[in-house]
Amino acid sequence: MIQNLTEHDREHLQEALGKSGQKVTPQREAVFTVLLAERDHPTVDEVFQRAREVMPGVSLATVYNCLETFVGCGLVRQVNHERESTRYCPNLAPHAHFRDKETGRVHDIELPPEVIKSLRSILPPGFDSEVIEISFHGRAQAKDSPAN
Amino acid sequence: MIQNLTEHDREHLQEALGKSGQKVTPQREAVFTVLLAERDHPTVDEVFQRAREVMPGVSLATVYNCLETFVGCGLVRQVNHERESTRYCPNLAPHAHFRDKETGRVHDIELPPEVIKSLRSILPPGFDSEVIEISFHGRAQAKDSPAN
DNA sequence: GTGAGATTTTGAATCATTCTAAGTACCAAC
DNA sequence: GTTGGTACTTAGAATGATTCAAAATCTCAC
Ligand SMILES: [Mn+2]
Ligand SMILES: [Mn+2]
Ligand SMILES: [Zn+2]
Ligand SMILES: [Zn+2]
Repeated sequence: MIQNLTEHDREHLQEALGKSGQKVTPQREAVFTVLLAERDHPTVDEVFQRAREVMPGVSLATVYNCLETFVGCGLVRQVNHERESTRYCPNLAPHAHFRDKETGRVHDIELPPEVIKSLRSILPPGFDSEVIEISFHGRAQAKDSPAN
Repeated sequence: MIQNLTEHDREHLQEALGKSGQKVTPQREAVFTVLLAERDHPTVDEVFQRAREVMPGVSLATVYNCLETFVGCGLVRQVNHERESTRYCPNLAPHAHFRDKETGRVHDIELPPEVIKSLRSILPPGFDSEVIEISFHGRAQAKDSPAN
């Protein structure tokens, strides 16, 4: 089931949208709620299916629009793996992604500051990077969803 | 201009294809030659345009086929950035990619073994990664192509 | 030279994403 | 409370990179 937003999350949404002169709408709230409910890096289509459970009339175009808006104001990150459909991640902490070869599931991998520093250090002088993306591909011990 | 393959490169091609039971064909040779001639991470379309200069009748489908074959036998790597067209890279040494925000050009960044190790070390137990992809996005001092 | 299998070619199909144009919601001014 | 402007949403069409299917060509062992 998809819970409502907590007070804190609603403020987070409100503030991030407000900063770029945009408003909280029922659709944006629904899509954001879906993203926070299950942090499993869903594709646009998965977000769309889930959002419809909560708001049956919402359109696919709107889901695309909301997600683009959220990326634009820094609420979520896009996650791309090879040529697969884009996935979305509401985890704002610096982290890498691990895609499980077998299940296709994407896991967050915490990224300690010293590793980020060591990565930056390999850039030759003159190269100035704003974004670093790191993705692993391999097998992950099943271990299933932690809580049930 | 697109040079012919060196003896060494032709053997490399021959051997890698042979290992997976495939043959050197004029088209494969042309596409491989194009990739080695300018190591600028061309898209399929760019490879196609360049290959036609050397072999006017070659088809786009064949370029796709050749590139897929090369990736399959480890002769080249695919390089993906966000949702852009796939690019191809014949540099087999471990390296990261830097995409220049302004020019769109993609540069190779050498990846020292200790940095690879530090990256592997952030994986929790149970995660076993075969492939690590690292890509930077930012500005690179123009500095143009080194040799002319 | 024949035939089997691999490769290439053309053109159609796929499918995630973007675009367009029309419809709604909201709000402030009158 | 009507009007008009603006932001937002919607349905459906368009796009474009990639993949697929089927027919043509090549290669090589026999
Ligand atoms: Mn917060
Ligand atoms: Mn070699
Ligand atoms: Zn994530
Ligand atoms: Zn490269």
